[in-house]
Amino acid sequence: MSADPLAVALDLPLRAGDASFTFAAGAAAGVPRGTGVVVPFGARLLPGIVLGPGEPRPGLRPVLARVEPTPLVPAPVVDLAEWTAREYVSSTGEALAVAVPWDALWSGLRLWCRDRVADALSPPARAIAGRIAARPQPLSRAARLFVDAPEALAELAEAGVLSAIVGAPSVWRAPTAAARVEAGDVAPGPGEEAVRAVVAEAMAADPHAVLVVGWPRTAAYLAAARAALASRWAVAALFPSVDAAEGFAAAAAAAGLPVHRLHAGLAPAARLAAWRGLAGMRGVVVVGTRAAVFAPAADPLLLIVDDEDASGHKEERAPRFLTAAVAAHRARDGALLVGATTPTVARFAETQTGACRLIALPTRRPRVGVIDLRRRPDPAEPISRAAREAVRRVARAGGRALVVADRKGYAAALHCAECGAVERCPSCGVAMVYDRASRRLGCRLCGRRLPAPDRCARCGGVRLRPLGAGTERLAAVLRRSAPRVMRFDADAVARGGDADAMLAPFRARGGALVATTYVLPYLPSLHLDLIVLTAADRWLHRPEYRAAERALALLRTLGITGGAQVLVETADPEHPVLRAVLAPGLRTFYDEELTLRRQLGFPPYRVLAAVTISGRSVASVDSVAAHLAAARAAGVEVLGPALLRARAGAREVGRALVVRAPDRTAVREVLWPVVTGAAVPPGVRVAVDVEPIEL
DNA sequence: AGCACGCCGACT
DNA sequence: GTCGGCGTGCTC
Repeated sequence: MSADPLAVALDLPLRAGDASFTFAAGAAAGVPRGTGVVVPFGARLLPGIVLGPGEPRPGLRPVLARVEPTPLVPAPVVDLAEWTAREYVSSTGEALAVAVPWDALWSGLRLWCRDRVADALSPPARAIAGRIAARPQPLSRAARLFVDAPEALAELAEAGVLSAIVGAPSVWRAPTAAARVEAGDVAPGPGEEAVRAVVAEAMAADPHAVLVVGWPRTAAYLAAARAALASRWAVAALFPSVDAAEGFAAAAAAAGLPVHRLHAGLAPAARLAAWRGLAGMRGVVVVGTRAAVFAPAADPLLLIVDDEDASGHKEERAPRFLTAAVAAHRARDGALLVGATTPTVARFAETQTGACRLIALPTRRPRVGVIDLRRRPDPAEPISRAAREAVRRVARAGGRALVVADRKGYAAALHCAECGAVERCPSCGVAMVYDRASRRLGCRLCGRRLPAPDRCARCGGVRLRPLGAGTERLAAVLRRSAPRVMRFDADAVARGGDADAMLAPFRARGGALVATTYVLPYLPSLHLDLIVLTAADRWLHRPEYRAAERALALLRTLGITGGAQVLVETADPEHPVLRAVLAPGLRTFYDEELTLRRQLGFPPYRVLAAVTISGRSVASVDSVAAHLAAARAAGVEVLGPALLRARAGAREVGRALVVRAPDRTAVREVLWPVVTGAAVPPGVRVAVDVEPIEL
């Protein structure tokens, strides 16, 4: 009877077997890769995407219906999603669910019976077909029709009399975020011709990657896009946030480029319409967020990734890809342009090996001064006297001073001055954050809130002191000496609504703005006279292998996009990051950092993957962890397992492991058999994060 | 969306 | 010690 079986991608996690599911061809015999289908799955009917031939196996259920039009997803998009699933150890369906507007694609999906029902069908099959012919049925309703007649499903599938239509309306909704274009950011600089020349070379010959270092970068991106458009290439410009994407989209539209927005801020129907409209297009500029790296425009593309290190470029669900890594793969036959105020150490290394061309934009030098906390007279204060004085002078003179705290709220924790204990969450065991306005403690993990105690939970002591300084405590201290002190962090914006409106009085009248790093995207618009980075040691000494490059990036962003003198409070004035930000060039810092990375076995010399194993049964979780810990492959180490702190009352236990390997292929070779093999018993989940952004 | 299975509480 | 409810996991 039927044609060869088909591999179908469903949006379900990777598990025993394979990255996709296999069905008898049924109604989908001979359809091309990328065709949408409806398949029976348990008692449900699910939409999926045909990948190609599958492995024959007894007992396969048949594809019930094809979705029109065919193919629904262009084959190159399926190729890229399949590659991403393999590299980041997810199912192909999970990757496609991120790569295309998955929910919108299927919204309004209905089973439909177009042809006259064949006389050869059995009475139950004919009855069901008749119901569907009379009125197209959504999948949930159609599934119920087959509950009492399972054999009718196979019959209708083989007969191929059912099809499915996607009924989503193609409605455009204008983006709500008002795009902000910085004055002076768009004007073509003297480097425009140089940028175009280098990008044109990268489009024509290896290496296909270009690193643009400096700020502002908008004009360079526009020049690069023009170089691509001149060859009728498409461009995908990828930004870490909707606001950043909207800002560039406005600038590119104002410059007369054919802009197509494809970002996470669009309503689902609008995003679907935009996605459909891009299929096979050349000579367009797609402006979007991370999933737009899968835009269905025709290859070759110039892929522009702005600020590749920003957390917005890391997908949060499986596959947890990095935008720049997928872009680099897609740019094998195209070109990749990465732009950064401060490049990552890994990207800079590529310019030294010849894997990447380098363009240095004319950029102002950050002005940084150090306040040595070792000899301060007032160690108990959350901000040094010198910094306080500087802020006061600027604010009194009607200028604008920014004070950057390392956290929002009042203080990191309540600390007992007698026994040294810190108040902890009774459920999670982590230190609770102290919010003075409400006199409550909050847990970062579970969100639990408790009234602040009067006595230490451990020793009963009454001298509980705030530890560290958040925006709230800093603002309280500064109000004693400086006029017009305001707070700006995620909490304040959540309460106050529009961030720009909240900043308006500071822009207009000056004063002191106490903020977290949440303020960074707004720096160019603030026209600052002074910036203070309090407690800089927290940034310099974070327990993370990239602490140094992150701290350098923060200092440079403050100095360059903030445009004002930066005062850094530190007890470690000789730290290499402080030397680097004061040095005329960055090369020394990167060379030293690369030497360390090589010695210690960190990226870019090795690839890391974080694996979390969780479940209710301690024995099964431990057995999977032990199985993974024992996995061996050339050049691969498995570190751990470490116990994850369990929440009190939670039934789940967790184990964390880190895989260190020469490349992503080696990571996959170790992890894929573990995740998909028989070693994972029911009830145990394995979550994989290849190239985690923090470790 | 429905069905199997396992854990825990109630009860012959 | 057994029965059965309910919560959790599975479905090519």
